Amino acid sequence: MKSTMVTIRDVAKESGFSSTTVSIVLNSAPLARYIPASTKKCIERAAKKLGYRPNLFARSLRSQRSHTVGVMVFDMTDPYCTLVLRGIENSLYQSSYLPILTDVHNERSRFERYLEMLLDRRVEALIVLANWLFVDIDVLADLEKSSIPTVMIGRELQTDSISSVLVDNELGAHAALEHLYSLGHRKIAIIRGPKTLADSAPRWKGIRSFAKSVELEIDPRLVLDLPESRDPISSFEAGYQLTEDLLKQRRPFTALMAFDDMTAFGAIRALAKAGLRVPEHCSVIGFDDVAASALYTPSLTTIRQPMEVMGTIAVSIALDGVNAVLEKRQLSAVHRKIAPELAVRESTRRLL
Amino acid sequence: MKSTMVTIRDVAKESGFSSTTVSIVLNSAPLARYIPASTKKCIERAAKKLGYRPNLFARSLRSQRSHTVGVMVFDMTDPYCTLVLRGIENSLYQSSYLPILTDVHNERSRFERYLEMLLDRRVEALIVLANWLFVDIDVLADLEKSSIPTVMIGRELQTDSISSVLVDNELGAHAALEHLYSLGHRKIAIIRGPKTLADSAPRWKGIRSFAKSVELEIDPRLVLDLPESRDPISSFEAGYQLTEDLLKQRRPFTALMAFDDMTAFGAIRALAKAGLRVPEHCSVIGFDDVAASALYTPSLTTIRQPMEVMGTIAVSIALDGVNAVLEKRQLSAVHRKIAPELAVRESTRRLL
DNA sequence: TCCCGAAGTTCGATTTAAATG
DNA sequence: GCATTTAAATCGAACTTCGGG
Repeated sequence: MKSTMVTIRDVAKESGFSSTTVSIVLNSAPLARYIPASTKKCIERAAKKLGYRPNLFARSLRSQRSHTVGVMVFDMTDPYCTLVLRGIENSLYQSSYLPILTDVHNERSRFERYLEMLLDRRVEALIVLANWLFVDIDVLADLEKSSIPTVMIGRELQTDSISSVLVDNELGAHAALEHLYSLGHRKIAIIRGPKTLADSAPRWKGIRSFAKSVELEIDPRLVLDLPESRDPISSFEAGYQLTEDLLKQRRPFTALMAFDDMTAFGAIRALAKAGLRVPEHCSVIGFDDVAASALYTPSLTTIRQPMEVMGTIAVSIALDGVNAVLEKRQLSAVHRKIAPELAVRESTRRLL
Repeated sequence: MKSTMVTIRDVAKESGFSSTTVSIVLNSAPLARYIPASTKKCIERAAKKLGYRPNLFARSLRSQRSHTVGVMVFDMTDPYCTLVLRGIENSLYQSSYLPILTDVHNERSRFERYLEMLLDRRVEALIVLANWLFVDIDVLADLEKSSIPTVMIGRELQTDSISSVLVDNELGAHAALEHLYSLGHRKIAIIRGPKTLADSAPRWKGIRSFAKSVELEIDPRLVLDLPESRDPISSFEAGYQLTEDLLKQRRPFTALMAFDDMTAFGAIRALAKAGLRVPEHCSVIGFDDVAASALYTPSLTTIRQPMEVMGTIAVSIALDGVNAVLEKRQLSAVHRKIAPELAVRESTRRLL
C-alpha cells in the first residue's frame, strides 16, 4: 500500500552507508566536500532507485522552516486581486516557495482565525493584500506582533515593522485629471472614493493639485462620494446611482472621473440609460485597469496599477525579510510607492 | 528572542504534570475521560498562561496529516477562476483546511513541478481547476498515480480514480439557443469553442439538439470556430475578429451565440465598431457568467455556471475522499454534472 | 479491577561529536 | 592532523506500556 514511504534509512541500507552520510550527500551539506565522488554516486543512485523523497514534516521539524508564505486577501472577488496574485505566485515559484491563500472576506473574525492558522503553520512571511479594506486598523496591529516579515499591498501602516507596496495614488489621480484637461474638458464630474478607504484621500489630493496648477475650477456640486460598503462590486452600483443623481441635477459636465474602474462601469451604464454615449457625449476615466477595462465597450481609459509587478515586489521584500531573519540581520521595513501609468483607450476623447 | 517556542514539556513543567497528560488533555483524547476536571483545568490554565501552541510540524510528522489541500489552477487570470476559488476557500475554511494555491500557466513543466511540490507536502487532497486547458491529456494521467483523492473541475477523465465536477454544457447551450429562438430569432450566428477544448463538443451538441427539436436551420456559413490559444483572454480578440469576418460576409443574422462571455464581449465590440447596437440591431448571448458580464453595458445575457457552488462541491467530494482514506474505506470517483441556468439581461431582446 | 499519570518509543531528517584508518 | 564515516542526540507531539494506589 504505502510503497511511497521510502525513508533516508532505506536509502542508507540500500547504499550500504549510514543515514548521516546519505543526508550529507543528498543535501550537499558543507561536510560533503570530504566525501569521495564514488560514495556520492552510489548514494545518489540508491536514492533514485528507491524513489526517495525526503519527508518535509521531519525536515521542517528540525529546521523550523516551512518554505511557505501566507497570503491574505481581503476580498478575493475584487478583480483587483487577480493579477496581484499572479505576480505573487510567479515570484514564489521562482524561489520554490508555496503560497497558502486565505480570503478574509473583510471579516474581523476570519482575519484573526486565518492569522492564527498561518502562524501555526510557521509561514516564513506574510503578504497581505489590503485591497478593499474596511476592518478596523487595530486588527492590522495584530500583524505586528506576529514577528515574521510582513508586507502589505495597497495600504501603508504607521509602524515601521511592516513593509508596504503602494501605488502612487496622488500621481495617478493627477495624471487622470490632466488627461481629461488636455482633451479640452473643463466641466468635470468627480466620483471620489469612500472616506474610510485609504486610497481616497491621496487621489483627491492629486486632483486638487492638478486643478490648482492649471487654475481649473472644480464645481463642488459635481463632486460626489461613494458610500462605504464591504462589497467591492458595490462601487459599480454606487457609480450607477451617483451618476443618475448627477444627471438629475442637470448641471452640465463633459467628462467624468471615477474613483475606480468599477465605478466607471456603473457611470457608463447610467449615462447609457440616459441616452448619453461614451465618449461621444461624455468622456469617462477610471482607475486601476482591472482586466475587464480593456474588454469593455467602449474600452476604458484608466490609470493602470502595475498589479503583477506589485505582487512581485511584495514577494521580493518578503523574501529579503526571510533571509534577514535567517542571517540574524536586523532589517527595517521597506516602503515602496509605485508609479501608475495612464492607459488611453476609447472612453475618453477630445472635446469638440 | 524566540519566546514563542513553548513546548508541551514547558506546559508539563508549569502545570506539574507530565507531557503525556498534557497531550491527552489538550487533545481531549479518548483517555481524557479518566482525568479529573481539576487536572484538566490546571493544565489548560498553564497552557493558556504560557501561550502554548502545538507545533504542527511535529504533529504532522506523527500523524502523517497536513490539514492542507492542494489547489491547481490552469490559468489564474481566467475570470472564471475567481468565484470557484472563493467557493473552495470558503468550504475549506469551514473544515479548518488550508489551501495551497498553484497556477500552472498552462505549462506542462509547471504542472509537473507543482504536482511534485504538493505531494512532497503531503496535501491530503487535490483540486484541479481545468478551466482553460491546453496541455496533453497524458499530463493529467500523472494525477492518477498520485494516490490521493483528486477532483477535477471543468473536465472529466475516463479514469475512475479521479472525481469530477462539471457544468452540463449540453443543457446550457440548449437553453441559450432556446432563449434566442423564443425571442423570435431565426438567423443566428454561432461562435463555437476551440475543437480541443473539452467544453466545445457538448455545447455544440446542445445547439444541434435544440435546433433539431424545433426544426431550426443552422446556416453553416454563420458558424465559426475559435482558434486554439493558451491565453484565456484571447477568446475576446478572437470573438472580435470572427465577428468582423462574419459582418464582412454580409449574410444577415439577428442574433449571435458566443462560446463564452469573453467571446461575447469581443463580438459586441466588433458589432459596435460596425455601428450595430446590442441588443437593438443584434442580440448576443454568452456562456459562464463571469463577474464582468453583469457590469457590461449592455449587461450580458448568458448561461450562468454556478461557480461558487462547483467549488463547494469539489471540496466536499475531496474531503469525503480524505475521510474514506482515513477510515480505510474504498471510495470510487464521483462525477457530478451541475445544471447551469439562464441569466437574462440586456443584451438579448425580442426580434421586432 | 479501575483510575490516573509517568516513562519511554516513534515519526524521519539533520547535526554534533566522535571514531576509524 | 586529515580524510572519511557514523553513532547518538535533537526537533515536538502523540501513543504504547506499565506501575502505583
